Amino acid sequence: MSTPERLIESTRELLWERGYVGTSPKAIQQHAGAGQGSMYHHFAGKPDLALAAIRRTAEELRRTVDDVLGGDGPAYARVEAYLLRERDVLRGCPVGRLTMDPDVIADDTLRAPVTETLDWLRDRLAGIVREGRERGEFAASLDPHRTASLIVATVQGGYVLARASGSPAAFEAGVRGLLALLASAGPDDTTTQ
Amino acid sequence: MSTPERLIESTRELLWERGYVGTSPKAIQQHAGAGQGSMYHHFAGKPDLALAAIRRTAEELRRTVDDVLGGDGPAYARVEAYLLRERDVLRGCPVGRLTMDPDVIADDTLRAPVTETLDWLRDRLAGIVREGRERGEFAASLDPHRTASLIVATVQGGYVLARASGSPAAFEAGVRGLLALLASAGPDDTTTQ
DNA sequence: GTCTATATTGGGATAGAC
DNA sequence: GTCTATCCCAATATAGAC
Repeated sequence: MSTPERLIESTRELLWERGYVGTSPKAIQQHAGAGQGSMYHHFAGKPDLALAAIRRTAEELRRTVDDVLGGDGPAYARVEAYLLRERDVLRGCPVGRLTMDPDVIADDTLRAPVTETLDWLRDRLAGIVREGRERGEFAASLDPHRTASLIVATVQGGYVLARASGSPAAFEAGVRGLLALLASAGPDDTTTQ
Repeated sequence: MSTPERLIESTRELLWERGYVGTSPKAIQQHAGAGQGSMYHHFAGKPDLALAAIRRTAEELRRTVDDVLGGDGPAYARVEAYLLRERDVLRGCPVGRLTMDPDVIADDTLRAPVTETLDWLRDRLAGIVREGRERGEFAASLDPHRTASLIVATVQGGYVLARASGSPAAFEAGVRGLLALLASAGPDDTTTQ
C-alpha cells in the first residue's frame, strides 16, 4: 500500500478507536509507519487527513448497508437483515461515534459526511418501510420516517449499551425488542394508531 | 460555592461538552476560577476529579429518572413521560457519551458508574414494562428486558441522530416511532409473537 | 489552602536538507 | 517523497514558598 493509503487507513482505525480529539498526528504516523515529513507532504494536516478518512469510512458504510438492504424480499426481512447483520458491536459505529467528537461537530467540513451518511441511512430505511406499507406488509399507520429514525437510533444506542456493559448482548437485546414490535405491526394490527 | 465544589461542577460540564479525552486540567481550572495548586490540593489528578464528577452526574440522572418514572399511572404513560421528558437533546446524554471515551472505558474505576447507571436505568424500565404486562396493559408476549433495552437505546441513539443533523427533530422522530409501536403492543394485539 | 516555579512529554506543525 | 531539525504551546503533573 502507498504511504498516503496507509496514512488514511491508519487514521480510519484510530478515529474509530479513539475519536478525533483522541487521535494525534504522531500516533497516525507511527501506526502507518510513516515519518513526520511524509505525512505533511501528502496531507495539509490533521483535519485534512481526518476528512479523507471519514469520507472513506462513510462510503464504506453505505456500500455495506446497500449490500444488506439491496434485496427485494419483504420489508420486514430486509430490516431484520440490516439489524442482525454482523457487526463489531463493541467498537461501535465508526460514523456515529464522531457525533460525540466536539471538534468534528464544530467543523462543518468534517461534520458534513457524518450528517449526510446518517441522513442517507435513515432515508434508505424509510423507503423500505414505505414500500412495505404500500404492499400491505406493514400497518398503514406506520410512519416511515419515524420508524426509520427508530431503527437507526436503536442501532446507535445499542452500541452505547454494549460498550457500557462490555458485552454485545445489550445491543442484541435492544434489536430483538425492536424486531418483536415491528413483527407485531403487521396490517392486521387494528390497535395501531 | 467552595473550590472543590466549583472544580467538580466545572469538570461535569466539560466532560459533558468535550468528553474525558478532550478535557484538560487547565481547562477545568480556568472554568472553575481555581489555580493549579488548588486543584491538586483537593484532588489527586484528572482521573480522581473526573470520577467525582461522573459519580455526581450519574446520581443526578438517577434522581431525574426516578422523578419522571416514579408515578403509579399506566405503564405506557410512564414510559411516555420518560421518553418525552425535557432534555437538552443536542448536548446528548452526560453518562452515555462517556461510553465513546476510550480512556473511560479502559479504566474500570471510571467506567463503573457508567455501567451501573445504564444497567439501573434499563432494569428500572424493565420493571415498569413487566408491571404493565402483568396488569394486562401490554401484550403478554412483550419481553420486559428487551423492550427496556430498546427504550434506552432509542434515547441514546436519538442523541446521535440529533447531533448529526444539528436538530432535536431527529431525536423526536425516533421517540415518536417507538411510542407508536408501543401503543400498538396492547393486550388486544394478537399479531404480537 | 492557594500560589508560583519548574519539569517532562506530547500535540501539531514548518523548514530545509537529502 | 522522505528525513531530521526545530519551534511553540498544551497536557499533566510535582515542589516548595506563602
